[in-house]
Amino acid sequence: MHVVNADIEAVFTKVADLLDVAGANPFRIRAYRNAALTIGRLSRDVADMISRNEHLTELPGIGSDLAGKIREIVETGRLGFLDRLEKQSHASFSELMEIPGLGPRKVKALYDALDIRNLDDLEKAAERGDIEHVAGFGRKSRDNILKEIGRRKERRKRIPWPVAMQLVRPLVSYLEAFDGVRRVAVAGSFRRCRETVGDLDVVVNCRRGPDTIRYFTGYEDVADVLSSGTTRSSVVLRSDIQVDLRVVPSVSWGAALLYFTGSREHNIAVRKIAMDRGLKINEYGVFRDQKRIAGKSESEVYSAIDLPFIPPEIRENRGELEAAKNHALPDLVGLDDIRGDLHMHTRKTDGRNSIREMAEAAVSRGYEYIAVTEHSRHVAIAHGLDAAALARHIEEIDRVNGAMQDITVLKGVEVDILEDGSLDLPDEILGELDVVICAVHYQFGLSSRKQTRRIIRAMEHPCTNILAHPTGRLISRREPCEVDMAEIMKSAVDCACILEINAAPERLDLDDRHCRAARQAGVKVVISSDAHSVDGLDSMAYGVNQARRGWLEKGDVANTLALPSLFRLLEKP
DNA sequence: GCCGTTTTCGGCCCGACTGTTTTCAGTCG
Repeated sequence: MHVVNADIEAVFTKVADLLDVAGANPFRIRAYRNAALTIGRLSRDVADMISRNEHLTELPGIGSDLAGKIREIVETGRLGFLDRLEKQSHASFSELMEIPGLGPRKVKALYDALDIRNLDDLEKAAERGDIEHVAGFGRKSRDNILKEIGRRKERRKRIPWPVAMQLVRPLVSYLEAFDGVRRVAVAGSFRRCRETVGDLDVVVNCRRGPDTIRYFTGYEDVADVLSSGTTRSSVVLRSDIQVDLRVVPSVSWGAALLYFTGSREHNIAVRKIAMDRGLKINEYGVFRDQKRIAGKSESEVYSAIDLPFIPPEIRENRGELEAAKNHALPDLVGLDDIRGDLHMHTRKTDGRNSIREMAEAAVSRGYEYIAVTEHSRHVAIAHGLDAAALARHIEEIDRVNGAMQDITVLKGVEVDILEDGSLDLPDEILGELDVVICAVHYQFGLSSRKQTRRIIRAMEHPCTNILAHPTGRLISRREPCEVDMAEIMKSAVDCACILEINAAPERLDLDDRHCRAARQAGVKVVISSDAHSVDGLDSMAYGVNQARRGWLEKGDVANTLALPSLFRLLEKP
């Protein structure tokens, strides 16, 4: 069984939730939540670290006890401590606490009063009208609960791309290790780098197809084999994700890869172009009558209908075929183009590492500059800085700059946008900074009119350079707030404000469509990790994925610039 | 349960908002 980081994260979250409902020591609970976060955001594979005898206790928030528990999860796939906790209540409180408005106390109240142990129990009780009679609940709580349960049912279960990546890595190396396997590729929405992935489509080219299929269904992570023939097989992994495997011959490799990468809309449009030319395209190749004329590579297939290779990220039939025909495909930005990271936190507020450690980690990633951008005081939970504390922090950055040759640390802040659109720090201190990022962290529910006006007012502030995570959404947790994005983009152009693609895996905000709209509106974009630790810097890759899906080129992205050009861009007109 | 030290245990994340109340507990970021 291959345990991935997301598994460990899920176990620790469940433990924390159960302890929380049981009213355990809040700091103990926090220790589990911190550990879940640390592991979940780690760019390295923990199981891998263990097999290399690396010390887990060197990870922040992991002591000897949790290190032991992690080892147990990796070795057995379970945690005895969690099993015992679950046995005591026979309940899965974690899914209940995912409902907005339900925290540990309310879940406990529902459990005590109505014996509610899971979402099913909750839905039935809400429909019966029992909920509103429990102390602390009312009509509004019941309505919210029912609405949220309804929303959840409609949403098909998809996993975030970074979690899919954790499953893909070991699966691909498992397949590649089999004798006779020549090539393995994961196609589908994973290859198109969509922010969430529904299932995995794996294409394999090999000798001994039937043996390879048997080998595939014998993968240690397979929970259920749905079908298994000589050229294709479908399984469900322990993590509840379906994997479809296809064995294809070398002459069809490109055609199969194209077909299984999709999107469906892109494929339909491609086949239509072929039909107009008297050709037929399917997963086996490009055919004129019965004769295969192409199919070995994707480029060969596109070339057969006189098109250049189209990058997977933009295969959505949103104009890419027309662009290809007119030789106007974008030259998409890549991770190698990124020269710095303009949004991160340190120990000073809610980050894990020092300025120096972040700077050194950035050097090892080949960056020329970073900006340290702590929260302002309104974000109390993160120890947001007031003007005096920020002034001291600026001095600290100066000291680090004095001591390091290979990188420049810009002085920045992530200042809160207050409800009226004013900023959470005085102008004097903002004026001393290289980068001012403004961001909404509360009052997400304002009307579109008010929210839009609030954000635009902040962008118009003479010190503001960047608007962080513009819609405030958290993928599958919080809907984007209501704003008029077209207005915001227009205003961004007018006041030379840069819009952020926040690359944190739970945000990815702006999304792909907004990126595209930004490019069309002439808005500059910055891709930022919003790292809270040195490992968090690696989220940059997810932001680059998103930018590529949004057709962005190097020239659209501010942090592909060398430092002198970046400084010019940050100067307000 | 972690961390950092004072090496053995005390400190660790706080203020605003919501829905329920009728003065506040619980949730959220």
